[in-house]
Amino acid sequence: MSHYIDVIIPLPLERLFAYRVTAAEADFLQPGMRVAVPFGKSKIYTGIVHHIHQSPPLSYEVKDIELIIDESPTVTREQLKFWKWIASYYVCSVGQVMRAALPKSLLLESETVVIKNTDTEIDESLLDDKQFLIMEALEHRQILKVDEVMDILERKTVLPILHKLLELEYIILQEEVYSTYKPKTVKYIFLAPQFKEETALKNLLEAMTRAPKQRDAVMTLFMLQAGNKLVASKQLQDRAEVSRAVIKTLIEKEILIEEEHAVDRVLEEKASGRDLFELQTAQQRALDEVKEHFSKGKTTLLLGVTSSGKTEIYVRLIQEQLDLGNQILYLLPEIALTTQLIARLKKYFKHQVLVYHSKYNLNERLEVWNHVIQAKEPFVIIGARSALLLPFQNLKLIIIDEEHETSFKQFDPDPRYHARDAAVVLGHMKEAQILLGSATPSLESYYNTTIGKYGLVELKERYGKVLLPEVQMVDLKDKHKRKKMKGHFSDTLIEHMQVAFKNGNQVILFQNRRGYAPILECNTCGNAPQCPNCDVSLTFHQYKKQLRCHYCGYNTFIPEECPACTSTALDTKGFGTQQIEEEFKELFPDKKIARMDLDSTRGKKSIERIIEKVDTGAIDCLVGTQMLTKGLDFRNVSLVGVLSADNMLNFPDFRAHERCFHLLTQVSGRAGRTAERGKVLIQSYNPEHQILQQVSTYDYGTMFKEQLQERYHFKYPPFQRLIRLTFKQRDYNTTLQAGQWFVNALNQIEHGVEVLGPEFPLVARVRNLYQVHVIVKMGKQHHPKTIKDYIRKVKRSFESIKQFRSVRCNVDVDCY
DNA sequence: AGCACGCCGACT
DNA sequence: GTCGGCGTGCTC
Repeated sequence: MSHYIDVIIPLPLERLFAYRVTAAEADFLQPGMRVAVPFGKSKIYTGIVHHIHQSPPLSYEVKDIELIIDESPTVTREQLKFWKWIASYYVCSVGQVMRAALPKSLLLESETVVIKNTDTEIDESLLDDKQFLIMEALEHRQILKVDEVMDILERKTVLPILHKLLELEYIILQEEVYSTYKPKTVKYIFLAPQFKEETALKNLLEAMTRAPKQRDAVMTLFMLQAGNKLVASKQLQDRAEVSRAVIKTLIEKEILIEEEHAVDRVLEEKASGRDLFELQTAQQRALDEVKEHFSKGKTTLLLGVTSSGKTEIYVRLIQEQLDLGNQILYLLPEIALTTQLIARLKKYFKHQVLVYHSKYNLNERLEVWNHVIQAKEPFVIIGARSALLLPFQNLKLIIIDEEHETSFKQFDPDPRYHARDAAVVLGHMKEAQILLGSATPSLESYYNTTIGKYGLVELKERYGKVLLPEVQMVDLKDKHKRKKMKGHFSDTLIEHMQVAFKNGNQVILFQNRRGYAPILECNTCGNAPQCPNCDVSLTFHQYKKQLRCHYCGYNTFIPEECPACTSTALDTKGFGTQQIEEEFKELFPDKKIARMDLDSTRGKKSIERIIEKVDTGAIDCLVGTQMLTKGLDFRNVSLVGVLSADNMLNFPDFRAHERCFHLLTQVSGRAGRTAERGKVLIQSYNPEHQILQQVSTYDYGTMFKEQLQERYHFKYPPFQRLIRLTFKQRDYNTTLQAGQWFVNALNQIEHGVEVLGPEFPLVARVRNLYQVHVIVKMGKQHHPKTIKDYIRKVKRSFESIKQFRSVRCNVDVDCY
């Protein structure tokens, strides 16, 4: 009886692939374990065992696996189930989900490494030329990657040769991953739990009279730990003036406990001090209501105005689950994952906090993965989107903070999943409590509360009853007419800024980048330099003195004269944060300004640096984009100025108004977070616009009703589901034809859904590829699975058409 | 996706 | 004559 395994390969291929294994291997292997398998002519991939079986494939020759990588499963069975749900819902392959889920270091490809087997005598007469070359190379260098072997032999087909050497036991395969895995750690020291109590500690100290050094150590630790501070072993050694040996003895005696943890230095410094706040009555009430909904098994939306203390409520819920020994997932949009927030949570939960997001290095990600799957102790994982794909064992609480944020939706590579929506599904699979939090919930989530699908809990007052800032509109039409503008600043804004500065307060200026990047334009012929690869004007970057394309990164120097008519009358149109910065410097030459946008905050540390400068008062004014709206908690900001709200309103997108409301409300929340009431000034040509009115009166309810009506009227979510297909190719006509073919093919099937397009998006060409969109709209009467299966089917036939071979087709379910 | 195999143009 | 372009079919 032969044994086989079906394996998930991390590629966009629908099928599983079968490999032969020995009886012993079949016995050892479990679903979720990694195996290295040969794939195609010369590649080795990491695959995940899907299942083990005994039915030999009939129509093809089966290969043997190359190597079993794991001792125990890397992926849980529940994860496999969740992966399949994602693949099915978001129309992609399980392999693509695998690729997104596994940290890179668990996904070796031709990274596989061969080393010389020193246990075997080598008989050179048995080797052919090529084999000899390899063995010779291994004499000089300890290890060789499969890729490097290819280089040495100057050929691609290298595995059969390696195979023979393996059979002869001249070489062995080894995993490079494990040899390079070195996490950065610090040892923390804790008092064993039984001595936490005062009398127990007293008794202990009395019993230690004959070991004065140990006694000193324990007492010093007790003092250092006051206020739940983390104490490093080294720190205790220094402070108590004892040797490492003393501490070791105490650990052996089980009086102290030592734990090793990966550290982030920035965090560690800040993670000292504050204890839990007492919940205020409004918060306590909200917490009770949340629990009430949870007890009925309901996903719950917590609508809490900015700085109403939502985090405090999360903290209580997290603590409760930690005490029960469970795992917690706290999802945040990437930009909200600031050290400020992480430090705050580390204060409460210390080493029980694990952070998982893309800016953390590979080793740390791997470490978090292993912690989570081992589940030896309870943890709270704080992370962005991808943290959802960790191998949770006993996940019992999922918090999705800032749930309205559109960045929860993965955009470019498959799987294009929405972390909030997928989290709700995962939560149900795990029977976990699910809490969505926002000051301005998405229409979708709020709608779910109105139909009774979600529970709703509101927190209407700010912590300490601080008043919400006063929002005032500034009519730009009027200001222009009466010549009250200095650049992009109205006199009203300038006056308020002067007052703020006089009172020693700080100011935040907000300029939405979208569609507002400054461009270079010729005053004579109107020509604006275009990107050679994309259908967009190049944006003007003052400080680097260059023109850049935001879509492909193309850049060039600013021309002296117009490339079209050679006129030298070149001017900049539109304004970005850089222009604001320049104008500010002229208006307030003695004040310090800092800029916070994608350009100025490339590095991981640069955001922290800016935040710190604002915190310490080294900066008077912060100007920036989107980034400003999230998770920044500045105590001394009394004024927020929005330079122009119009571009947000006019954006051609069914969510534009909703997004505008979110953005302005969130940015307003940055003002006056402590005692004094803050002020928000919004400059606009349409100050009467209903959305701006709703922002100024904090009227979420009316905004919701009006927007929902529009969504209903124009058949958009939450009433209809949208799937967007994107076709990309170098040729304009082929791309359009591809879209048209797909629309026709979809329409041939009797399904009753609306198929729109093909249509060119605003920017029709990006990186030299034309793109067209096709939108599929389906109502509640349609079974989404059936429609998606149609799409999959049509896509398969599409991909086998010669003419469209080079056309790439993306499917984006619940597109944004 | 990645890669080898295969059939047509500009070059040492 | 060959090198190399990318069209096409396949991966257990």
